[in-house]
Amino acid sequence: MMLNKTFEPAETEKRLYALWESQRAFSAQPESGKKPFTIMIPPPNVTGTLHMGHALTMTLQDTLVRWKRMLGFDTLWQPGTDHAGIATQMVVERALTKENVTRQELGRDAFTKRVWQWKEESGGEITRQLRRLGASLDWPRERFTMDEGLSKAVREVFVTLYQEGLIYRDRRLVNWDPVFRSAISDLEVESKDVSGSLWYIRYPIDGMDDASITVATTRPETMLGDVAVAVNPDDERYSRLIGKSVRLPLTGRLIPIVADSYSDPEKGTGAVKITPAHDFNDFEVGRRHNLPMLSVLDEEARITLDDVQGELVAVEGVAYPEFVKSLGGLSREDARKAVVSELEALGYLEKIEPHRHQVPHAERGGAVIEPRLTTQWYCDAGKLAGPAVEAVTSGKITFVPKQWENTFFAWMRDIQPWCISRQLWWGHRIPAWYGPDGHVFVAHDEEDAQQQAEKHYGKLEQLTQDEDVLDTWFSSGLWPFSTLGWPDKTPELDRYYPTDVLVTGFDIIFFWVARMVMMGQHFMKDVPFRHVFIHGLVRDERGQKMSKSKGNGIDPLELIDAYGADAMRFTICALTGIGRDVKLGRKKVEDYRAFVTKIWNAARFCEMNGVKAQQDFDPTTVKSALGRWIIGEASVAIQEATNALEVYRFDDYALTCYRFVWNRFCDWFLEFAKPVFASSNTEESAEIRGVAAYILGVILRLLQPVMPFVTDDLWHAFGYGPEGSLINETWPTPVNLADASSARSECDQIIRLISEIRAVRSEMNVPPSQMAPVFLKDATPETVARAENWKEAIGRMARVSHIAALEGDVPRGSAQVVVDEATVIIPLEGLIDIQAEQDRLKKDLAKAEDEVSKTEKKLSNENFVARAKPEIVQEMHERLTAQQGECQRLKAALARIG
RNA sequence: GGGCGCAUAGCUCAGCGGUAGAGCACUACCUUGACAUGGUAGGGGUCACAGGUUCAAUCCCUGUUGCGCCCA
Repeated sequence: MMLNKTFEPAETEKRLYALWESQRAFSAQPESGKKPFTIMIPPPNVTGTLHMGHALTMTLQDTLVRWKRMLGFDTLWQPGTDHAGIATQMVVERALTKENVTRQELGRDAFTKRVWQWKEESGGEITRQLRRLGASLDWPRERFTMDEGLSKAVREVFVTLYQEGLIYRDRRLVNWDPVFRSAISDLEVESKDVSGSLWYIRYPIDGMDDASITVATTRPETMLGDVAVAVNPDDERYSRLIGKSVRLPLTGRLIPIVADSYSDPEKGTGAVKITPAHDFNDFEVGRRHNLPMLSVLDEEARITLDDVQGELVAVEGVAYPEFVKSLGGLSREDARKAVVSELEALGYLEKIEPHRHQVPHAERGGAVIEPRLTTQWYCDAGKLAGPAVEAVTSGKITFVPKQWENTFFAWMRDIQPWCISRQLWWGHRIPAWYGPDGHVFVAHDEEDAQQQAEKHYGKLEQLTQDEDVLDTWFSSGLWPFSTLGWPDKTPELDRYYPTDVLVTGFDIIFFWVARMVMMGQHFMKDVPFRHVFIHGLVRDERGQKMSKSKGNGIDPLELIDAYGADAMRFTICALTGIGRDVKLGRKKVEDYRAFVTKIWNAARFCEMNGVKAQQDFDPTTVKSALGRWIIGEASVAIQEATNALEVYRFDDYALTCYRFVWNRFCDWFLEFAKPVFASSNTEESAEIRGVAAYILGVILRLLQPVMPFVTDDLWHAFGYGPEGSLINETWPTPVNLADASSARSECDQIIRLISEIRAVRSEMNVPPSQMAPVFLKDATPETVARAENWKEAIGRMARVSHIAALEGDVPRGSAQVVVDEATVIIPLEGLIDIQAEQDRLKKDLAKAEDEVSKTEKKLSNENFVARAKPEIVQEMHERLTAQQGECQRLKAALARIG
């Protein structure tokens, strides 16, 4: 068999992935008796398609899993997707719109069926795309948050928390999305700086002719729901007004002036209108002062007058009920215009100032969020937070990098009640049923609820189930144990929980990581994972966040098509430093593809030279310096790569492999091996073939976790094992060679020698085609012997025609260079410019003298000699000796030339 | 306003209390029989600034500036 001239990723990837999957190479082996290693995939949104962020996180996870598998662990990488309540409902609603049907017309059951149908047909896209990455997920165990098993877990958790008093209904302000007409999470709201206006409105004081108090507001339309004016108790301007009432323009209601420190004397006029049903701060003020809460905006953020209609009072010049009634049904924006112009007409608008302020927007959809007073289900996150914080403070969970623990704590310690209900149809329907009188029965199923109701009422009553569904994160929070079969006691749950590491981005610490820790601690009485590895975000080459609107996103599938999955995966690892974002561009992947090509070509070279897998090869028996040297270098690389992966240094892992393969194996070992392969010394060449095969095997195993395709392809081609088998090979271990240092010293010297000769020739502009002899002056017999041994490699790599100890005088017109104790003489009379060579030597000498004086200065400092660590002082002495030697030799060389 | 992070070669980033590194880019040379997706050599840095600790600071501490992110 001959390897193709180039590696063909597309074909190899498809074939190998199918083979792995059919062999169940990714499957956990609960019966194996091996130690388990588990990662839960952060379940992607079922409507999602693969983007660079997925590619990053999944590549890192796959690299860890593949590495641990090679280390002999029983690995479980649990796949699945989440049902993404809002996103999925939107997708299907959009499809319905095209058919001119609304979900309301369709009805809940039919709509839900329709969503399931969509999920079956289109919901698997991202899982297919993950396969393109090479992700070794245990597909037969794939789960979906709406699966029967996971839904059962959700009901179990809801019922239990309800019974424990940790889930309850409450009427308070929520962030309301008037487009989706649902409550949304605080975390899904982002404040945006918006330029608006500050309207100054005069509210007349009741019983004080012509007296008024001016409030400044950004939302004049909500004044219909004002219930008070607040001033700071320390604000002397207003102290005489506290306890009085104002006549609210437009509606004519009398509302009190209250003292509350929320009101900031520095802001606006120092007097603020209080609308508890439409502002979070006002809500708190309202509670403190026991004020009524009047809603004036409905679920679509249109004016509703239900709460205020009964209290409209006609007051000449101040309030006209007809006007207020005309506002009913208007949008926020239209109502604002109408209110402002009416106030102006009535003379209550004092002034308008341009004003920048923060306006809450929905992260998804972008609607302006309306704080709205509704009854929702809440989870008492405060109670669950205690054990979650403890899990981290006690060290049962460790974040990498550690600083993210502070972010986790900051949020956990100031946690708000978690609103878990959503006014959607797609999701886990809340397992609560209501009797005719509104009494609530929370139960695992309707039958159970009926039984409770019968007991409660003493007779059968008609029950209706709560219309709402649960926040998607409620079910995601159970992911680490619900996927393993909980609430049933399964062997998997026993074996794989707690999982080992969670890999994700910082943006999801609150949403998901925090919830999993809370739920895990509460229901499993143990942490869901031991490590949380937080990686950065993917950005484009310029450091901009990738986004659809900017159009700067890169499609990972396109990169895979163009450069192969191995190249993309390797690029991601090489760029993933700790706590840094990953700036990724097409060019980077293209550059690292060259590394894949390099490996391929090195393998081809080996193949051409008869390198084949040798099962019984024992690296400790290798005799040649070259063989022992590269085995030693490989051992260092293995150790470094292992250390790097242990601490999630994917960049160090990738670059260690890169440097070993390219700068050691290819640049030197294979070059040195060329004359050996060509020589007639069959014993030595046989050994080097064995070493090459062994090192290639180490390389393929080292790189399998990050570039699984090309490595397996070569593994098979060289006869190390059948196709698709590398994934289950063992991770390489360093070899202890009895006398590795002599081989290292020899090879390092030859490398130095070749490098110096090359540098001089290049600097002297000697064309490579011009071979030249080399003589060693003042060299030890050992150095001369080494040069003799390596003369073919030296000749080939440094364009040297002949190398030997110098006999007699230095020939005229020679270039000279100092290597260790020897001076290398390259006779190049006529080829080099004597003046240039002199200048070059002078430059080298100046540099060397500079070094000497630096070291001398240091050693002449009494404080240094007395206080520095002895080994450092010793090292300086040795350095000085070497530097002085080099100076002398350079001076001698200069003298000869002059 | 509170918190966090970053600042090292033209770019992207490693690094470390004891002689400043890599990749890319750049320059010159080389189509030598694995690889031009290659090889060889080279230029390029007051390690943001100011103090302090230390025999010694790019590294540790404090402050300043600039940039980014999170929370309010």
